[in-house]
Amino acid sequence: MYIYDLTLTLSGILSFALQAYDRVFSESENSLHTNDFKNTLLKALDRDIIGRLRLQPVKFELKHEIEKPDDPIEHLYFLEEGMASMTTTFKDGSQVEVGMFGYESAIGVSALMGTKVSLNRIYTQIAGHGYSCQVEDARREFRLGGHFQFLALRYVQAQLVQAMQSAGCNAKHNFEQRLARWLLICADRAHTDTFKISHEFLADMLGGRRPTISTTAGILKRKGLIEYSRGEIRILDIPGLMKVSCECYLIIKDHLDNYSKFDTAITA
Amino acid sequence: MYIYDLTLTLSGILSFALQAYDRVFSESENSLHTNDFKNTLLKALDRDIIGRLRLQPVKFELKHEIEKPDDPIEHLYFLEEGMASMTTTFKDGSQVEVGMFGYESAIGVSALMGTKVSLNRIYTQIAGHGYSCQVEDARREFRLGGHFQFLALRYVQAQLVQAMQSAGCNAKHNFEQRLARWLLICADRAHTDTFKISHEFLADMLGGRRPTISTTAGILKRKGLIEYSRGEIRILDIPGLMKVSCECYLIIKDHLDNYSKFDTAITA
DNA sequence: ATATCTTTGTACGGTATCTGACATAACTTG
DNA sequence: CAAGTTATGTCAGATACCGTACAAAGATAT
Repeated sequence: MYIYDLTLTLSGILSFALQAYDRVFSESENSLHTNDFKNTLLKALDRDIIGRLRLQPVKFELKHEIEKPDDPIEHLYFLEEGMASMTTTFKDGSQVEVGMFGYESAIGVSALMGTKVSLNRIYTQIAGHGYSCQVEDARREFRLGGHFQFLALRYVQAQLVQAMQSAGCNAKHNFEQRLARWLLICADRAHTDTFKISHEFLADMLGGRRPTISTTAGILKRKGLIEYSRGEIRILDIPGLMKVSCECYLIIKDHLDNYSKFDTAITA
Repeated sequence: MYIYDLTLTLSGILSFALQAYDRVFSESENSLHTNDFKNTLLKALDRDIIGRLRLQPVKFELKHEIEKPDDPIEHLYFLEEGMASMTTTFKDGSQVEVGMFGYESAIGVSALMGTKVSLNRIYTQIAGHGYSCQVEDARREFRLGGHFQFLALRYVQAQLVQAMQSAGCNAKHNFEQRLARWLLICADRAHTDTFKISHEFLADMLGGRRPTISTTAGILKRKGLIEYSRGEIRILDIPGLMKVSCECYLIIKDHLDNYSKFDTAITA
């Protein structure tokens, strides 16, 4: 409890500082690399590029399927709020999550990598909204080789790290560690500590069975790290969850948080 | 035994056909997109690009470390023969394989994605040789936005598929399936049915324990699919292994085999 | 040949997770 | 408020794999 209060205080200070920071920049209207987007990638782009992408606002409802395997990719999506999962589906119908998308996301970048069709299923886990962009507009901008290309490539790289770390994690870490990791990444991506998701779905994401997740979630609940009821989960103690989670959380978080920063040589 | 003889015969016919194919093309010396490389990516490049990359032949000895986490990437490597593994290493010292590199590989492409330092350990599992290229030369060529960029991006995409499929596979499939998958991909990447690797190392790759691998390998041996002794494994029955393996093998193989093909909309 | 090292075989108690089933609790609908 | 639906709790037997230990067999060095 003490630790949690400390976190609140710290984040309070931080958000105050950030608001001040935003005010300074919104006053210098001509400043490059500054706009009102919440999406990491869009936020980092300057006005003319944003203009050329011809963005359209989009709403994402719960369980909306953004990409379907083998379907042609026609749009890129940049989430501002909400969270989406990418899963691989096996022949027996079971699925496992291989990537998460939040406010840092550019969904559909593989279309810029020379692939025409979607490789995996992507669908909304937490309803939200964002922007879409025609894949041709994105391709045209990408080919210019400028900042948009830079960011798209860095983001693909971050996705690769996420997938690789998940591969190792799924092989070595138990469900308590992985559930904690999932909850933390989800909270980060969606900027929220409460979200609607059932044990059934969590089991799919982690590649386990529902009763296993129920007992594992029960352990976290008894430890006072989370609370939940009928599909609604609330995170109570982030530092506590981090202690339970495996190291994979911070590695993935680091890359998803920082891929857009120009001068960072990202080190795990 | 019967199946194995059939396989030998088929591969005999195939290699004869391929030799004939090579002869035809080496006669038309000026043809674009044709050269004597065995490496998929280099093979697909035309003469002027190859020239600009200023390739240097390299030998890779067993267990040679090609990339080390956090070390700056200074060269790209294109394997012609041999096989290398990329692993993620956890704090407790254990490691799990997250990618394999063979004759299709371009090791170090993440340097073209905006990352300066290596993310994971990469080291030779099967000794071989190939070509190296200064990362600056590769970056310069990449920025031209031509065929080299196209292929590098497609290859990164193939790596992403490999990592994502491994993530799902490690979560859902058992050791017999995954061992069979590993052996098949290894045989494909290294173009060989015999390779030196101990159970100890296989355990690391698959994220299991050595005794587990020993018993699992014993099962495959008793089924007549492989034979082995003191670190040398030979694959006897590819179709048989494919039956034992999970679907992940073909999905990964498809992408690694075909990423370089211009007009293929790769479908898993 | 002997000693040493590496690799593999195997055994055994312990644990995590599976599988399937059933019960209960909390919402939703009529 | 009764009935139906969805989400969760729980249990018990089965299985896969762990962790550890030790033995045997094949290589290598002396």
